[in-house]
Amino acid sequence: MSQNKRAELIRKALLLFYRNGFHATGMDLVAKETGVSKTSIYKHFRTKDELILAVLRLRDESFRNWLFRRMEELADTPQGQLLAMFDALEEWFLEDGFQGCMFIKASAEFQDPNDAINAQAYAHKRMLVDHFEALATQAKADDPHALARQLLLLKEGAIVIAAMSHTKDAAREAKSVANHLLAN
Amino acid sequence: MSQNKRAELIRKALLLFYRNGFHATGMDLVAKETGVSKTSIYKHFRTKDELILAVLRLRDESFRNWLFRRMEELADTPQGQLLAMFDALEEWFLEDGFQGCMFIKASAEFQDPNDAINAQAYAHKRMLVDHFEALATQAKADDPHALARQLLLLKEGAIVIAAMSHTKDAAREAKSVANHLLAN
DNA sequence: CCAGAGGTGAACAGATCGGTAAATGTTGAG
DNA sequence: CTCAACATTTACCGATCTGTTCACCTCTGG
Repeated sequence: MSQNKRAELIRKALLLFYRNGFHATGMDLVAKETGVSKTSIYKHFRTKDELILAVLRLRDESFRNWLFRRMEELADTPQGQLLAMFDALEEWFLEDGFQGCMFIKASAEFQDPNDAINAQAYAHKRMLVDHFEALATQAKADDPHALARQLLLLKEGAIVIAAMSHTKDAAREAKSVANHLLAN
Repeated sequence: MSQNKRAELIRKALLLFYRNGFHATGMDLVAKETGVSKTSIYKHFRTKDELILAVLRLRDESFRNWLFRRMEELADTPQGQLLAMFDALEEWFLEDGFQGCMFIKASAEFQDPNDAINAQAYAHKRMLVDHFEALATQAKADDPHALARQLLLLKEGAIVIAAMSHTKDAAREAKSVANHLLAN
């Protein structure tokens, strides 16, 4: 299987898992929707869990790339970027097919802390907060670590409520709280 | 089946769904762990989804009762109660078997907005925010509605991060943000 | 032309899924 | 004691689950 085909397989599997959930999406459906036979899939991924891990790696990379780039496009100071994150989130909430955070859902469906999927989901959040902390440091925040963690809480809360309420309002609400935090 | 037995069935099913997830918990396991035969279960709940709805009703009632009572015990002003919510959350995060919010997980596993389970999960959040808004009004907040929504974001973010990180830190971090909001 | 690599569909394990049928307790009221 | 109403056990249904096997197809390099 070429690198392209493999990437395409992971990309399409991502959409299926994102839309239907992990347990609720069978490998027969993955094979059918990707156009790759189950035999081939299992030649490249020993188990369903390994495919899910590959999907999460793709999601981690593409989501972080998208979010960080969008933050840079929307503002040119570190402080402005942290605030602009919530504008970027609002754009995401408005997208067709927005269904919440894939990593929160992965963590919810694979709760065992020893599970590689659970660990990888939290690793994504740690990478986000690390970036926030770097920006907070550049912005000369009093306590960059604490500020980054607080912004993470706001971001996750906004995503969860946006997904559950099927509205985008949470982005603005979270942004107004972030405004308080960054004003100091 | 007596009311006691029925309540006990729902209570034990709740633990199973909470610990293992909804899709990942089969009705055979529910029957085995509750000691109630599958035949009997299906005499009282037409489908698995109906059992899940009953479980969510129990969870909604008992969680709200617990949270609101704890908030009252920890503070005697409306403003203090809203802040004390995060101390109550920290207690919850420290409990053995804490696995995040059951309603977030229900919403993640049943994403269809037309699904009764999805609707009921969000209804729980609306009831919480209504209570927050009532307290915010009593506390004479400038914009009780907005404040209640912001506190909800903080609460949900804290729960998600506490569950994913397997630590309790998020409660204090959220509380310090809430402190900013309530100081105004 | 041929060997080998890699792909395919289809059938197949063996387990489990949600849900049901029928026969066998068990129990309490008259 | 008797009978009706209930609960239970046991087996079963068809569908689906993850994962494998197998016979076949197709392409490529030598």
